[in-house]
Amino acid sequence: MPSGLTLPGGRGGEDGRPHYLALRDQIASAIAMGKLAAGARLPSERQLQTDTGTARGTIREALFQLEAEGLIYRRDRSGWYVSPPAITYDPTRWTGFMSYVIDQQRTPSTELLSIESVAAPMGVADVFRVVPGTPLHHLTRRRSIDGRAVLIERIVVDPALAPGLEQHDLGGSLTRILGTEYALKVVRNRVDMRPCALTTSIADMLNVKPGTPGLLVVRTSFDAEGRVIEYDHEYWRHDAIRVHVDLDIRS
Amino acid sequence: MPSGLTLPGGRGGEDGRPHYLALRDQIASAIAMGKLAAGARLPSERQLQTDTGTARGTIREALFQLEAEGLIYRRDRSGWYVSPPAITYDPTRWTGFMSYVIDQQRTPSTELLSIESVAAPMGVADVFRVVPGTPLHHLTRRRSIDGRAVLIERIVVDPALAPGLEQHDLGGSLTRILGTEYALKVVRNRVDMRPCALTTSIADMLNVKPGTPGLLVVRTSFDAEGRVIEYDHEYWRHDAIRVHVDLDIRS
DNA sequence: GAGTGGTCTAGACCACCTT
DNA sequence: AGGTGGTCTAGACCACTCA
Repeated sequence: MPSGLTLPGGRGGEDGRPHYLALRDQIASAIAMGKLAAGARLPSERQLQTDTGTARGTIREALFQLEAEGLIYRRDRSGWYVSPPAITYDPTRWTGFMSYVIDQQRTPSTELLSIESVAAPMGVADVFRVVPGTPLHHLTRRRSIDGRAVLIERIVVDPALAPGLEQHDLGGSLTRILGTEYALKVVRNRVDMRPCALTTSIADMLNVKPGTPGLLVVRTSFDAEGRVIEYDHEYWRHDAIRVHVDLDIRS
Repeated sequence: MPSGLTLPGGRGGEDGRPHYLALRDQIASAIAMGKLAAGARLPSERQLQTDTGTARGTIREALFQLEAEGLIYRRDRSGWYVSPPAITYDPTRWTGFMSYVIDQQRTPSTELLSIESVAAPMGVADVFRVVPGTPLHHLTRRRSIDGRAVLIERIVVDPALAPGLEQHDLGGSLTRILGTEYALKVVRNRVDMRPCALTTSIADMLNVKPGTPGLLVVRTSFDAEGRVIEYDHEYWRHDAIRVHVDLDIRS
């Protein structure tokens, strides 16, 4: 719905509302009303340009806004798509990614991108209480929901606790392997979360533009002796996750 | 540091790295090295434009990127500033905003923006287990750290549990008032968190641009009888908060 | 009133995805 | 090969903040 003529420069429609917000609202309500289903592709930017009679930059502003809200996402140089629903993550439950995604009627998958032995830098050495330089397992994995990559995780494991870890199938639940193969039982979990932007190396692996908003989840798991079992950085697409915690003092 | 000539259009410096990312890196490292202290103001966009010899749109792209990362923020039509450190929020601890901000050597403040009695819409009525239309207290408050507004909260309280609530000083800890004045003791907390964009009404109260990335925290507190004491939506600036949870199965 | 960011236009070339 | 988004330019007017 073109707004007709608008003065160059200036500030938008007859109502004083910026054009890009008006377009945002149109698309948002199209999504809300189901005219654009989850996973559906939006018209191209140039198409929207001619449809609405506004400049491409303005169109893109509306699109960025919707992306920040988590309503749409882009596939690099392919197009803009409606975001699927987010998955709910509960850091107080010990079940891993694979289980809780299945519990929510979605299809998880995990790819091992790399595993290497890395000399512990200072900060990480502190976490594991080893001397800096001690070799540690570093795994990088990509996890997807319904075929869409949603997070990159970088896990550090002490090979003293899990020798020969690389010989197992690491394309599934690591927690399970550590439990069944190495008898490592997690009794304490420390979790940190904060909004972040996905920097180039992560963004490339997720096939998103660098700077896309994300959520960083840092997880440290301990066993009964207070040893660190897993030290894990998860970089999530911000529109793919929702955190839920339910705590009862009495229990 | 101007990169010299660049072809119009195209894709940036001799290294193939986009200009806006190069500028981002410059500013980011200036912040990291302390050349720009927390709270400091950046040069104006037009100043950066002449300094770097790039178009204003490109400058702004770098700025948006840094904003998404939480490194800088803007004050509407005033300028861009270096973000202060984020506050750590632990949903498993029962202490309120005022206490945990003070614990982190910062200065909190709270303003009551409005309090009104609102007929419960369906969703909210469900939460409180009352019939839709029952009048409930709605408070809107703005909370700041070191004088910078960081969150808007909308709290719903059942007046049946807290009659005459509006006669108390609501510019401080609500949890304390409910505890000491109404003997309401929270034994269970349910917390949901998700990245969001701050929509117009919230953005105006925080004095940020609509669409600024944020974090929504929804908190539901119950007493021993399972009654809902507080139902609270907190809209945070995304660069102001960091969530931390530490859970021990054994305790 | 000078300066700031906010919105907008109308072009351009490029790298990459898709077919 | 054609279309898509990604990057970039060089202007403009506006609403607002600040001194």
